This record gives sequence, C-alpha cells and structure tokens, in this order.
Amino acid sequence: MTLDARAEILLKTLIERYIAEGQPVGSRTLARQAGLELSPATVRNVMADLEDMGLVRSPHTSAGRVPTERGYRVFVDTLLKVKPLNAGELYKLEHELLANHDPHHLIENASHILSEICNLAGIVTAPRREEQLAFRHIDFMSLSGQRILVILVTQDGQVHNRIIQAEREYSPAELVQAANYFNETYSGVSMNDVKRALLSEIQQASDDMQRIMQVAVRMARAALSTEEEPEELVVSGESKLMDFPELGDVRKLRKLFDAFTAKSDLLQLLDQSMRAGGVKIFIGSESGYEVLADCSVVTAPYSADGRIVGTLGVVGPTRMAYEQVIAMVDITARLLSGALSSGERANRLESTNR
Amino acid sequence: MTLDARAEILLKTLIERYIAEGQPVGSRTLARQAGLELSPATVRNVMADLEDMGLVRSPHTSAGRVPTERGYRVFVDTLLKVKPLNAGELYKLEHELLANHDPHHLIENASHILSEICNLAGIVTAPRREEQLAFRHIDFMSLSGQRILVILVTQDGQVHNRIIQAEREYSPAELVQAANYFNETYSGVSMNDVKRALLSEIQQASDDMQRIMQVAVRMARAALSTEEEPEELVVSGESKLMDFPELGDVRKLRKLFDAFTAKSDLLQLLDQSMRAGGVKIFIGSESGYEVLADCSVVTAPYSADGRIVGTLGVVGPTRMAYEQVIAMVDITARLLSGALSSGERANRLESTNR
DNA sequence: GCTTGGCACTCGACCGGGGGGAGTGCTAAA
DNA sequence: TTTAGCACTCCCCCCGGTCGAGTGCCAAGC
Repeated sequence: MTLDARAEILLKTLIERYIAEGQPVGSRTLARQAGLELSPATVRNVMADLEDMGLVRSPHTSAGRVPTERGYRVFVDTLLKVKPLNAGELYKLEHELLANHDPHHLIENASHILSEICNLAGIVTAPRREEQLAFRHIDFMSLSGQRILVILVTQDGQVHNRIIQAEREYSPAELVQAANYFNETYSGVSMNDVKRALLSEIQQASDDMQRIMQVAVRMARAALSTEEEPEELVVSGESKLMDFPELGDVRKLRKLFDAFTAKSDLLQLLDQSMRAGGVKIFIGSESGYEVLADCSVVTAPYSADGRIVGTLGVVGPTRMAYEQVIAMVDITARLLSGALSSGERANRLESTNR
Repeated sequence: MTLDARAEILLKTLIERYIAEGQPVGSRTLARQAGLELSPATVRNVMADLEDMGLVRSPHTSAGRVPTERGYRVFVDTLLKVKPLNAGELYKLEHELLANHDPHHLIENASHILSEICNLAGIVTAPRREEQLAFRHIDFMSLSGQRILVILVTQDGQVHNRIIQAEREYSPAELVQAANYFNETYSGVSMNDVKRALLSEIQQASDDMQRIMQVAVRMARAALSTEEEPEELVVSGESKLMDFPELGDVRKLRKLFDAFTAKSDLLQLLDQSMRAGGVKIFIGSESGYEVLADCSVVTAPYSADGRIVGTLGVVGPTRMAYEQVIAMVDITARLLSGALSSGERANRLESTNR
C-alpha cells in the first residue's frame, strides 16, 4: 500500500503535468517528463498499480490518467514542495494589502489580492472580535420620532452604527448626558465586560439609579442586543472560475455562484478551519458540500493581537496550483494578521514551510 | 414605413411568443397564435415586410423569425402594455423592501428584491446626496500615532467614517474641543456650505483664529477632502443570468460578470439615465457597451425628498419580459424614493402608466 | 523478477453524408 | 388581397468510417 520512490515521482509528475495542462496524461508523455529513463510500458505498469490504489483513474479506456481526490491528497500531504514567494512578489503583495489601514478595507483588499495572485476566487471572513475589544466611545443621536442612532467605536477604531427604536422620544440634551455617563463609566472596558455590566446594572437597583444613567443603560442595552451582525464573508473574483474548462458547465457554475451568494455553506467551512492553525486544504468532496465537489478550498486563519479572528482562503478547481496557492494563502494570512495587530510592524514572517 | 394594425399585432404576438419561448417563431405558429384568422402564407408576406423594415430577422433560411433590436424598440415604445402589479405582489414588495430603514440596507434590499421578482440581475447605485444634506455631528478620535478617526453624521442618520493622517499628535482634550467647536458652528448647515466655509476660513485670517478652531478646521478639511468615496453600485442575483440559454456561452458570461465587478461601465450608464426621469430602457447595443450587446437594461431614477439621488434597475437578456419588468422597476423606484424621504409615509403611488 | 518492445484493442474526436422536419419564397389561382 | 401549393433551403440528428492516442497484455530480454 505504500508507494516506492519511483511511483511517487511518477505520481508527482503526473499531477504537476495535469495541473498545468488540464488533460489526461499518457504513459509516453509521463515517461519523457519524469526524467527517469523509463519506457512507456513500465510507466503503464506503475500506473496500473496507482489505479489499484485509487490515486489515479482514466476518464475512459484510452485516455491517459487523471488524479483522483485521494491522489491529490497524497500529493498535497507528502509530495508537494511549497514554493515560497520571491522578494518581488512579496513586496507587491504587502504593498497592495497595506494600501489602506481601515480594517474593513483590509479584508476587502485581502480577498481581492488573493483572487488576483492565485487567479481563483478569494474568500475572507470578516473579523469577529468585537467581544474581546475594549469599548471606546459611544454616541446617541435622535433621528425622526423615536428612532435613535447609536454610534459605537471600539478600541481598534472600528465604527459600528445601529438604529434602535426607543420607547419614548428623548431630548438631545438627555442623549448627550447619557452618552457622557456611558463613556466615562465604561471607557477601556472590554465589550464582553460592558455587556455583562449592563445586564447586572439593569436588573439591580433600577430605581435608585439616576435617570440619566437609566437612559444610558437602556439605550446601550438595546443597541448591544441587536448587535448580532450576520457574520460577513467577502468573496472576490468569482468570475475567474469561469476560465477553467472543468467547471465550464453552466449548471455547475450556477450552483457554485449561488453558494457564493448564499455564503452559509462557505462560512461554515471557514469557521471549521478557524480552529486548526495553519493552512488547511479541502479537496473535492472532503469539504462535505456538494457544490464544492469539483473544487478545492485552501484556507488559513488570521489573527489580531495573537488571537484568531477570522479565516481567509481561495476556492478553485481541484486542479489548482497548490504549490503556489498554499504559500500565497499562508503569507496573506500572516500579512493580514500583522496589519490587524496593534504592534503593527512586529509581523514576524518566519517562513515555516509545512 | 409605418406599420398597419395587422402588422403591429403580428409583431407584438411574435415578440411575446419569442420572449416566452426563446425560439424563432414560424408563420404557422404565429398565424394560430395571433387570433387573426390569417393563413400562414399571409403571415409570411407580412413577415417579409417586417424584415425589410429591420424589425425581425431569420437566424437562417428556414428558421422562423426573431425580433431585432429595432423590433424590440418598437415593441417597447408603442406596442407593449405595461402590466401593473397586483395588490398581493405590491404588498409583498413593499413589505420586503421596508424591512429595514437604514439607507444602506434599503438599497441592498432594493437590489435583491429587483433581482428576485424579475429573475434578472438587480443593480442599484448608492445615493449621492451628501452634498445636499445638512451636517449634523462630527467626532474626532485619535488612533495609534498620528492617525485620527473622523466620524461624520449627516442629517439623515448616515454615518461616514474616515481615517486621516495628522501632522502631529493631538491630545484627546484638544480633539473633543475641536469637535465641540465644529458641531456648534456648523450644525444644520448643508455639507456643501460647510465645505465652502472651510475653504474660506482656512485661507483667511488663519493667524488670529483660536488654536482649537484651527485644529477643528484642519481636521475637517482633511476628512472632507478625502471624502471622495468611490460611487457605489450594488449588484444582486448575477447568477440568475446563467439560466438564459442565449447568454449560456461561458466566455460571454465571463465578460458580463467582469463588467459587474468593474462597475464603471454600468455606473456610467446608470448615471446617464439619472438625468431623465422615469423608466429608461437600453436594448442591446443601445447602451453603447459591447458587453451589454445581448442584454437589455431597464432603469429608473429614485429620489429622496424630491431630489433624484440615484438609479436602480435590472440587467437581463434582450429577450426579457419587459411588460412586467418595467412595472417592477418603476414601482421599486417609487417605493425606495418614499422610504428615503423624510415624510416617509407620504409616498403617493399614483399608477402612471407610461 | 523487473523492464521492455510489440501488438491488438478500445475509445473519443473529427468528418462527411443522408434523412427528416420546419419554415421560407414564389407563383398562380380564387 | 388572400390563399393554397410547391420547390427549396437549411438545421439537426444519426450513422458510419477513419484517425490518433493510449491502454493492457504477452513474450522476450536483461
């Protein structure tokens, strides 16, 4: 069941060739390509063995061999040599990613860049870390009627705004006072603790609290309970996938694009790979989602201040240039982590090959 | 060169049939469908005339007729009877659109709904009306180093935030004072006037201004000069276009999707149709953009408080159900206009057929 | 025992031809 | 002016044949 060295070389060559050309590889081509001084006939024997092991298959009787999912798996796990980026690429990547420091722009950029350099669809989940961040500033502003605009700023400079429905109208003065009270009381406290504090403050002693405090607490509570922003997923360059002939079937493409729009499946997949550190690769049906049957997904979590807050990656056909893609996903995750961390320039990019 | 009544009926029937079926319509079918008690032979004669006029054509010698762009044009301009929505559809539309009152959600919703009810791609330009809106509130907050977060709220409750690079570090107290000064001075003034005022304030008498005012003016100026947010375009349901066989060619689709991503061409087209009031229809090459050669675009401007602020519409194959689509684009524009206007419930939906 | 050359075989891609069907244009008659 | 008839055209589909690539197997060679 184990591969000898020759079989490994042949499998590796076959997969590389198939990734490059997209067409079944015959014994003659493979014999020439592998640099092993073997005749096509020998190669054929090896191929028969590989086929028995389920690592390659023929689309039809006389059509050369194509890697199977298991074949790709072996390739990715044991055969492939990740190609690190050269200095020029790295510089360009870094330069483009850091063009804008606003967190939201950063993740949009990351998605776009991933898509561009890999020529695949780039996907990035928006960071989820409000809970850990410190509260910084809040503002209440009354809109028409009883609708109140709440602006919340967290330590990292992210601005969140929501509209809440109050139970009565409030004067501007009241709102300003409430905001002041709140800002003074909670500045620097983590959002988690703010929420906890709000909960206890409101159930205890609501009578003997100052009216203004009551107002502030009530507002903030309403704002933070509607807090549940749907988790965000940024997808870029989907249309790049239309260039791959193996996905050229419009019906398949339709399903894939719908999955990009619905986002839920992809989010689940990405969430899943958030737990494990490092680059993770889902080949074909390994992802567990039918739409991704002919696709591979390469992901890596990214962090802010040492804490993992999201995942990024690419989606492409199983036949993708893993050697480069893995390095690019990896490096992008590192760069993004660095950019999102406060000690910004401390992003050590130790090149740890897997 | 003018069409007699019979020719009109036949052209109308042909186009309706073609829109429904997507296949060339022959004389026999047409004769039966039109309800005119005519023989196929007579219909053939009429078709020959219509072909001379450039309103229909045959894909090949024996294949029935399909409408040309000019044919669609005549159909849309003079033959078609816009189908108003029934009460149920209208209710559902209104209900879904107004699910969220936040301006940004409103336009996302509008795009999504358009795409869903028309089964085409929905497009909406984000409202451009900062200039006319009144300034309401500003906040300055220092981030790491000299980066300063500026939060700007306009009268309608929209929150804009930018990060500017200051020329030195400012203390929190300075920033609060500056914001206070600014809020007191300019509250309620239109953004246009604020900008103008900033310009003159800064060139005149910058020496004898109080230091705090100087700071405020400098900040605001930096923030407002980077104001140029790229005009936004929200596209939904692109993948619906993959269901149309006439767009089924992957290469064409790729170009179309790239145009959706690039946005510039579409924005230009939509901007163009912002000037003219009411529903506007671009059939095939009329749009002037090659990617849209096989597509039609139906647009309508929408307004806020009586002033046109953006355009919405749908993109689909030239063979689209104009009769329904026109009504839906029209009504969506009206509903959105109503929702964006402050006297919110005053949206008179006079059903003015074109 | 592995490797190799040879050989028959299989299958997809491509090409050309023929039948069927849908629809046309034209003509002549009503 | 309308209609019936008819010849014609062209697409679509199916069929059969050829070609080329590549395989599997076998027997000979190292």
